[in-house]
Amino acid sequence: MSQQLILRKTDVTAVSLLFNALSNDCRIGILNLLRNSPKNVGEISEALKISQTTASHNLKCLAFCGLVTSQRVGKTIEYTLNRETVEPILRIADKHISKYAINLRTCKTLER
Amino acid sequence: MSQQLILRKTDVTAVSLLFNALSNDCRIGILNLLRNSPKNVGEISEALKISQTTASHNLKCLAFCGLVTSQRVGKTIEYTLNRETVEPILRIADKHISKYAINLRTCKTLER
DNA sequence: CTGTCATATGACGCAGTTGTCATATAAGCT
DNA sequence: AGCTTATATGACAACTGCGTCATATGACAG
Repeated sequence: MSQQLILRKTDVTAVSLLFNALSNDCRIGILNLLRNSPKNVGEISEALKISQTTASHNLKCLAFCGLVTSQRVGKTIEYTLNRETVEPILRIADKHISKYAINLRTCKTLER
Repeated sequence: MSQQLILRKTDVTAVSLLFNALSNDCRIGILNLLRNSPKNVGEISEALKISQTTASHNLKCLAFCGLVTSQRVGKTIEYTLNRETVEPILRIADKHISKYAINLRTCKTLER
């Protein structure tokens, strides 16, 4: 039997919200960075050359969506990737882009 | 060896653009609808109760990102889902939401 | 080759998102 | 306690994305 999974209307919204969290350079950059190892806000903002505030805002968004988790470590707060979701989703995205949408690599906005 | 796949800077942008295409109720609705079978613009706009123009705009976006393909069938144009990418990505999203981000089901905007 | 049906395009205004600034909280140190 | 370091919060302006409107294209029938 071909397993059919159709989203309900509420889920459509939830799914689009989740992808909304992933639809930003800065946030993808953070997730990508955290693939190596957990990092605190200072390390993240330094590595990605973004302000502390920007990092914090976006981390809150990612945490709200369950894509990262946080825990205090002494003076700092460490953010850890939710690998279970992020790893496969980034892999699929990467594969898709190189196979079907190389044009995304050379444009800045979505043509519509 | 743990296979390490870190995105380059250009890819970060491409990935976020791809997810941008997925970060909209209407477009997720279309993709979800097309899981059943290919459909033309009229059928899509009717099924989702959206205007023909809105459907067309969003389909163009989805096609640009390689998430759907189109082909003329007589007078109409039929849109087909790129199952290879969309199916797994929607499954992961659905699983993630029910496991880690049920709050997304009850909110309209991303808290940050 | 003209009319009609199906879809696409482009401009536009509103609404949502983003980064920045100024400021607040919170933990550790002395 | 007060100071310092680390992070979070909230307001705001700029930018972007979205649906809608009016219009254009394109294919088929007669």
